[in-house]
Amino acid sequence: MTAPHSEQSVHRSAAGALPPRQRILVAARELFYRHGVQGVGVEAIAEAAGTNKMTLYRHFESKDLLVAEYLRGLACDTVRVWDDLAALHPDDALAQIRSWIDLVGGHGDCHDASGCALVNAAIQISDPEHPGRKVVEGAVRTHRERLTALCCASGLSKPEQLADQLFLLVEGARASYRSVGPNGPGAGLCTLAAALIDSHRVTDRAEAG
Amino acid sequence: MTAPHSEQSVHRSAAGALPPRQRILVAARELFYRHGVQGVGVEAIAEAAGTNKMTLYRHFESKDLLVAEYLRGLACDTVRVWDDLAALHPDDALAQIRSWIDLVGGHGDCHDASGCALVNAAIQISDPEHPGRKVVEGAVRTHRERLTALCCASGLSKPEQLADQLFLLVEGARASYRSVGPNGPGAGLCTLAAALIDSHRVTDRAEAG
DNA sequence: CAAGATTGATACTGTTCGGTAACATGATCA
DNA sequence: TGATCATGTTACCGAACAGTATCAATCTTG
Repeated sequence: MTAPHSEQSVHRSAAGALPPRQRILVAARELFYRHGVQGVGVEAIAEAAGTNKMTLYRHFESKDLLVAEYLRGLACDTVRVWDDLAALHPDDALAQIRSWIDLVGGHGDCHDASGCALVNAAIQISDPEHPGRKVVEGAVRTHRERLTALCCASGLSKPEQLADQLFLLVEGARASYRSVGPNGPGAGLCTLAAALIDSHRVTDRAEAG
Repeated sequence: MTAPHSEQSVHRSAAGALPPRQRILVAARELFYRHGVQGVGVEAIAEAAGTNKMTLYRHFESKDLLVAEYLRGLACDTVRVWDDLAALHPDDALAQIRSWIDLVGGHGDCHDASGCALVNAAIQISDPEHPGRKVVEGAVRTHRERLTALCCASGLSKPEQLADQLFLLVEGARASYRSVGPNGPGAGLCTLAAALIDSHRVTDRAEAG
């Protein structure tokens, strides 16, 4: 296979004095996202973190558990995004939803979109016993529940259905980004989602649900 | 990492006398899909195909090119699915769309869904120069064009928008299947898509496009 | 039957992988 | 100061990886 990766920028960024465990997680986040959890080795992560494999294994007892920790970080970020949006638009569920769509649809390479990386990672983990699997499952469940709650609070019709439609739309856009670039079908996510939301306005003539 | 795979059933299935190249492609399809293109080695594929690595390399000059050929096969299947649906529902674009949705939404593990495997594989290929990348891009483009053409022919409102919405919905459902199982947000894909199609009926009051 | 091509089997190369042992260094803190 | 602990460094292990060489067995085809 071909997997060109050559980076080592984490160890002297920002305040520079981050403890090795944190630097490892930062490097892992970057490399796991770019090359996939299977496509990058622990040695490359340690090097990118400005440390070495031995120190890495002093903080994480295996690569699988490092992956799980990486996913936990992504999941944590996902809920923080929702919290930030809630703080930004208090008592306005619809605005929170719209801001979320704008957020994940805005940047073409979904770099900060932790949800994207979560699902990507899950796809690459074939072993159902992998410790990262339940992390992803929990994160997706939480994410879905929160989105559903917002849809319910927004006063739109068929809120549960709308929530799942939005979920799939966003997840499909992310997959589209990764596989065919920002000009694929996911390019107009914001518009597509807006139209979908609009179709869930009070007029609930659709009986398909 | 943990990647348990142990299968070798291809070499004596069906007529049993398939030439090794075909058996290799069949085995590759199975294993690449289940464990990812990065998660399975050529030796495992050869063994599952009832042959050995040497014969594999006599037919495919590298693993990357085998992956590309695997993806080409998936792309070929994708267009054949559309052709079959066109033959099944001639001159009825809407029926073709609905049948397609039912097809990809029907089986919980999207096993026959080659589109799913295509995008999955693309996610795992970080190298933009990988020969499989352009195969995926071409397949997705063709797929999207065909879906758009059908939406246009179906007489629904905002057909291009509907096509991309359906595309994202399906792709998101596939990602959901893989990451959190058949009970995730993609469970109700058929219902969700039907509601979406319904919202694109003649009443084009949505101005968000 | 004989010549040629295709296949199978085994062994091998060199590299990378996940993971560990051993020792040296640097800080901290009593 | 001296003991302790986290970290860095190097080297190593066994396994798996992509890819190749060699030779025997088979199968086609004249």
